[in-house]
Amino acid sequence: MAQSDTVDRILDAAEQLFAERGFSETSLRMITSKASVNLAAVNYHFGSKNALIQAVFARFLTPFCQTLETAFDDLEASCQEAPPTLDQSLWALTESAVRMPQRNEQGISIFMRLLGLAYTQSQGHLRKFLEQEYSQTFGRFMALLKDATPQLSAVDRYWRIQFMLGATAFTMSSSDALRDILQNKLGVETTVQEIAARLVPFLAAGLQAEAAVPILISKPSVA
Amino acid sequence: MAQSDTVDRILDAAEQLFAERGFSETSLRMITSKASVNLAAVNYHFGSKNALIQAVFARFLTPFCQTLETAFDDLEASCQEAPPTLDQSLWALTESAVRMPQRNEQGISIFMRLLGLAYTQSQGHLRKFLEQEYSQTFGRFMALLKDATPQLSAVDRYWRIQFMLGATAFTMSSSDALRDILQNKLGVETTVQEIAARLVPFLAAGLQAEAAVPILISKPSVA
DNA sequence: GTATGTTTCAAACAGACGTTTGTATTGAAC
DNA sequence: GTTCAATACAAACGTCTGTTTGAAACATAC
Repeated sequence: MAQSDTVDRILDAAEQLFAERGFSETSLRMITSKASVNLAAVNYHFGSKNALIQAVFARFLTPFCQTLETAFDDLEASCQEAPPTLDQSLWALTESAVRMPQRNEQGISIFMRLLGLAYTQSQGHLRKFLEQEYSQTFGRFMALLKDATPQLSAVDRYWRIQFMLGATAFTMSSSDALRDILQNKLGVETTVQEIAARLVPFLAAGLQAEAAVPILISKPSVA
Repeated sequence: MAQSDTVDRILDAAEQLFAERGFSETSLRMITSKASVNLAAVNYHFGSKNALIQAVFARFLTPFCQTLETAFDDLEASCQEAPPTLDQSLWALTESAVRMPQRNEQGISIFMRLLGLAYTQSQGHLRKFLEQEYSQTFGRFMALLKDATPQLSAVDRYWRIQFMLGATAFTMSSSDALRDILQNKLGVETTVQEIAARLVPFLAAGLQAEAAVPILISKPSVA
C-alpha cells in the first residue's frame, strides 16, 4: 500500500455506482460507504465531486487512447499508399477496446455506459475535460473515417458518425440487460465480442448507405 | 380559464426544463418559478414530482400513440397482401412524429430529448409507467419490423433493433447540442425533420446489412 | 349573506447534499 | 524520542431538496 489504496477504492466504487445510477444520482456518501472510506476522503484526494468524475474517466481513457494511437500507427504503416478502409478503421477501434486490460469481466460494458452518460447527462465540466484531454485521438479517428468515405458530404458524415456513436454507446451501455433479455427469450448466450461482431457490419452498412435525398415532409394537416 | 391554467403552465415549464437539464437536475422550485406559480401547486395538482414527470410524458405520448395506431391501420390497409416494407414502417413512425400538432416550434425536438432521457436516466418509475401505458403500440411496431425483415435471424434482428434504438435515442436526446456544433463548425442550419430524413436511410441500411459472419477476435496478447 | 368546496400562498418541515474544519493517527527522517 | 508531513476520521457547516401545513383567497350554490 505504498500510496494507500484509498484512491483506488474510491475510483472503483465511483465507477460502478456512476455506471449504475448516473452522476447526479450518486452521492459521495454512497461512494465512500461502498468503498469503506471516510466521507472527507473524496475531497481530500480529488478536491471535488466533479474532479472525481473526471478521474474516473481518465483512469480508463488515458491508457485506452495510447493503445488506440498505436493501433492507428500500425494500420497506417501496413497500408502505405491507399488510406485504410472503413472496416479496417472500425476494427482497429473495436479490437483496441476489447484488448484493453480489464479491471473485471464487465470492464468494457461499464465504461461504455459511462461514455454514454457523459453525452446525455449535462455535465459541462466533463465535456470540457474530455475534449481538452482526448480530442487529438478522437480527431485522428474522425480523419480516418473521412478518408474511408470520400463519397459522403461533410454534413452527411457528421450525422452518420453521431448515429454510429449512439448505436454503440447505447447498446454497450445496456449490454448486460440486453444480454439477459436475450438469454431468457431465446436462450442464447452472448459475449461483448459477439455484440461487437454484430455491431460493426451494422455501422459500416449505415455509414455507407446511399446518401439521403432531401425529402419534404408534409406539414400537419388539419384534423 | 375554466379549469385554471396553472396545470398547463407547470407542464410547459417542466417539459422545457427537464429537456434542458434532466429530471434530477431540475428542482420543483425551478419549475414553479419559471411557471410563476406557487411551489406547493405541483404537489397539489400532481401529487409528487414523479407524477409530474409522468404527466409530462403522457401529455405528449397519449395523442402520439393514437396517431401512430391510425398510421399503422392505414399502412396495413393500403397493402393488403404483402406486409409493409421496412421503409414504409419507418416512415410511418417518422411522419407521425413530425405531424403531431406542436405546442411550439421545437416541440418534437424537446420531446425526443425527453424520450432519450427516459432511457438513459435511471428513472425506474418512468420506465414502468411507459411500459404499462404504451407497450401495445410499441409491440405493434416491432411486429411490423419483424414482417419486413424475414431474412434476419431472430437474434440478428434483436440486436439490430437495439442498434437502431440507440442511434435514434442518442442522437435525438442530444440533438440540440449536435445542431449547435454543426452550426458553428460548418455553418449549417438543421431541423429535426432533416435529422430524421438522414437517420431513416442509415437505420434501414444497417438493419438490412449482410448478416454478420461470426468472427473470432484474438485474445489480448502479452504486452 | 352564509355556507361549501376548490385553489393559492407563505412558511416551515425533515432529510440529503457537497464541502470544510479541527483533531487523531500514522510512518518515516532526523 | 522528537519532528513533521501525509492521511484518516467524526462532526459540523450552510444550502438545497421534495413535501406538508394551515390559513387566506376565490368561486359557486343556496
